[in-house]
Amino acid sequence: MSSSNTISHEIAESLRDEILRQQYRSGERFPSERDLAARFDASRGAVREALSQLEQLGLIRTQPGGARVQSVDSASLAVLGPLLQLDDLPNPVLVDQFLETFGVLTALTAKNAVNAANADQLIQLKKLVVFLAEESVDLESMQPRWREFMKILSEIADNLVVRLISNDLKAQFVGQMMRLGIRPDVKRSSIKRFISLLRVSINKNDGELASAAMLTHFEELRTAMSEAIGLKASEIRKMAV
Amino acid sequence: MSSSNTISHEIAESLRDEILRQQYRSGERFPSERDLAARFDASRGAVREALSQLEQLGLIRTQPGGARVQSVDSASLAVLGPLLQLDDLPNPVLVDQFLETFGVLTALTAKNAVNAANADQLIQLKKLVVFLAEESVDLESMQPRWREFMKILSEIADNLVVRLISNDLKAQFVGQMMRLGIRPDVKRSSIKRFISLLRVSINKNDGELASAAMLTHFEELRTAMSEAIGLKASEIRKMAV
DNA sequence: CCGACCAATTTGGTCGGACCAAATAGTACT
DNA sequence: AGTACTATTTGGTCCGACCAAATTGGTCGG
Repeated sequence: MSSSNTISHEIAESLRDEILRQQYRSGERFPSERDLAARFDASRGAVREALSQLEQLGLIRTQPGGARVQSVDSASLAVLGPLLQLDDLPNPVLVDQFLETFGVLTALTAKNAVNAANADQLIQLKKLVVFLAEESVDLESMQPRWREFMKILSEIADNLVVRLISNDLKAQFVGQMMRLGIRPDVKRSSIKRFISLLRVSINKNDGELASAAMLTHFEELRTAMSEAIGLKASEIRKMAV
Repeated sequence: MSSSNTISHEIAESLRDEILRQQYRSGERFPSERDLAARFDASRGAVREALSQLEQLGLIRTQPGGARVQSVDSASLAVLGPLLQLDDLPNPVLVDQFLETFGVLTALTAKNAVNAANADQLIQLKKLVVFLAEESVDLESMQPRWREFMKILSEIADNLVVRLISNDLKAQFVGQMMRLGIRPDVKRSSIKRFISLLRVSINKNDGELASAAMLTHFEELRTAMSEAIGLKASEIRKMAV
């Protein structure tokens, strides 16, 4: 898979997935470093670096005397990516929760950005929305422009907390959906309406409106994504038969 | 400070803070492992484990030939805690952004929980709100009950994404505010109104109302926290004189 | 038979030295 | 001055060893 070229990373990935697959009960003793070294045919140093990463993810807790597995939902946000690409098809529930959460945060960003933007920035945003409108045939072709738009929005809103969260969420997610060929099919009319709402909100300097537009957009995206994953699932089932 | 008892963690903390304090420019070469080992009078292995943690935080990127520092706002969410306790007083802007973001996520949790709760859970929530009402003199004494309430809420809402984010955010934050003796002073009447709104929303099964109540509560919390930090800052200034 | 106390073992944390391959820096050559 | 090549630096890995803390297992006393 996406295994890094270093042994310690490979070990970390392998163990991480095992934990995420619930192959250890929470609180259970984790195999000793020496055992793991033997199992992966690696040095104890490499294993230790791998365990250090797992500890940083909040998946294990190490102590002299033995490491212990921690509950998955007390882990760090960084496990979300791996959690999504654990199976050949991402867990639809998780995807939905992701979109819901990401939508709320994006709406917040939009609200603050539109409210805080100065004259120049408003002009810039208007331009970008025009570009978006021109390409509003489907979500995929909008991607590059959309990314740019969100980048500017996030710079104007200037909320480091949201940005940090988004870093952890965004990167793996969109890429993986693309990779799997999961393309949510949002109605063209919905997209057009969404874009026009964005335009109006920017023109009026109305952050609340921008926020509301984002929320409904993500709402539509959620249902579309749910359908897309369902479709993909049935495809795979057919392939198997 | 809160240095863990292991050397590698101490080194990691030290280097992490240096990076967060912008003592290295983004993209700049990071000192070599051997140099760091000499500087901290530790073995290269210990340094490597520390660097492994920094890499996991997204603060550096290592390659054969040399490690390089990465921009802070492309890092992982887990840097937020350290970022908050970098100085003797947390950055007020960051605290405000934190509260804003956390408020939105909490509102989302409340909405979904109240909407999704079954009969038993509604009863449980009502009970907890009653407890809260009894202790609604100030935020600090509410803390334990409040924590419990939020825990139940989060279990009912059952959104792993939000929970993971909250893990990374919550733990260090509240504790640190307490430790510093920063106590936001929200008007008692506001608290009472908030609690009563919560009660109504639960009785009516009205998630939107619960969400709105949370949002206004966090809004008040933000202004109160801002004042509290300002107060503490002036105290410290006096001490210095 | 059960619980408390103690010793042996396991296990994580650290160290030092060593080797390899990739990346960089330096140098000589054109 | 630009380029190709070489020497050096640097990260990645391995091995063997030691220490201290935690766990384990057995022993002793009730």
